[in-house]
Amino acid sequence: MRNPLEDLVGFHLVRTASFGLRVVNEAYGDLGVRHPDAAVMMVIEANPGITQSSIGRMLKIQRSNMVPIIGRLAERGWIEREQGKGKRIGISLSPEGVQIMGTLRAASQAGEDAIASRLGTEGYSTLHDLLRQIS
Amino acid sequence: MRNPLEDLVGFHLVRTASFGLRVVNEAYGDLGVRHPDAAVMMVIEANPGITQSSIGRMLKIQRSNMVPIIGRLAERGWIEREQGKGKRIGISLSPEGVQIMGTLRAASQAGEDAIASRLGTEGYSTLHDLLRQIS
DNA sequence: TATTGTTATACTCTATAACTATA
DNA sequence: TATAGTTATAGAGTATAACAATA
Repeated sequence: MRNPLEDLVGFHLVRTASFGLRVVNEAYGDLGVRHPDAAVMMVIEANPGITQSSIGRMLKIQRSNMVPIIGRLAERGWIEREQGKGKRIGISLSPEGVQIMGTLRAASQAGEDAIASRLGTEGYSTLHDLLRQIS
Repeated sequence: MRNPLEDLVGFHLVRTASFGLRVVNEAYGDLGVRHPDAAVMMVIEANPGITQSSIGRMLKIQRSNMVPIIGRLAERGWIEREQGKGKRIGISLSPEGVQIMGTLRAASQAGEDAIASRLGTEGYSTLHDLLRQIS
């Protein structure tokens, strides 16, 4: 009973990515948020006043697919929107959004820890370097 | 304009996995097949007479989600099914299926090459080793 | 009782086309 | 004309529950 895909880096990449996502998404618990929303929150935190199109470009999320994400975050009261030039809307974290970031960061860190605990700090760092050379 | 997710291995894992999948899926061209079907074909090739439940366990595809995949492969005439014990059905490649494997392997190799060309053979091998330690 | 194949269904994420508004 | 936000829609992939058939 042989799995010939074990020889392919691509196979392990998909497996490992999905493993990491599972850890992260479970770490959100009953917060009812998932990784794309959390990723958007982190980008907003680091870039107050950013537009949703810019966030999408950064995370490779289509402009149209940003709409429901931003909608959910606004509905939760985690972000604030301020009209800019043209149709531009500058997005920033609300005070509630700032509050929740600790939890979101902890969840993403749980994913990192799950990987680091299997590789050690050196292997983790090497993996980071290699992956950054690809995409 | 900073992307704080660049610091996370998990982020790069998802990016890189999706990059590899894109290369592979584009390499299928107009064959009208995609990576889960191709992965199933490779497992069948390596394990003639395997059941679809076993394939699912190997690739972490739910039993129920194997049904349409096997259905498509049978419809194309790439696999043959032989009744076994109980509800077991042994699956093997048909002559047409054997023929197509060259194309499928070339596509998956294109994904590997895309990664290897960015890392060199040593980096590629290191990445393989690291990922195998995780999942 | 455990396993296999199956149906139905829902959810998440992604992809495309087309529209409006404004610089 | 280019960009931003939006709507609608389709597709791929995944997840769960329930059922029938057979060892």
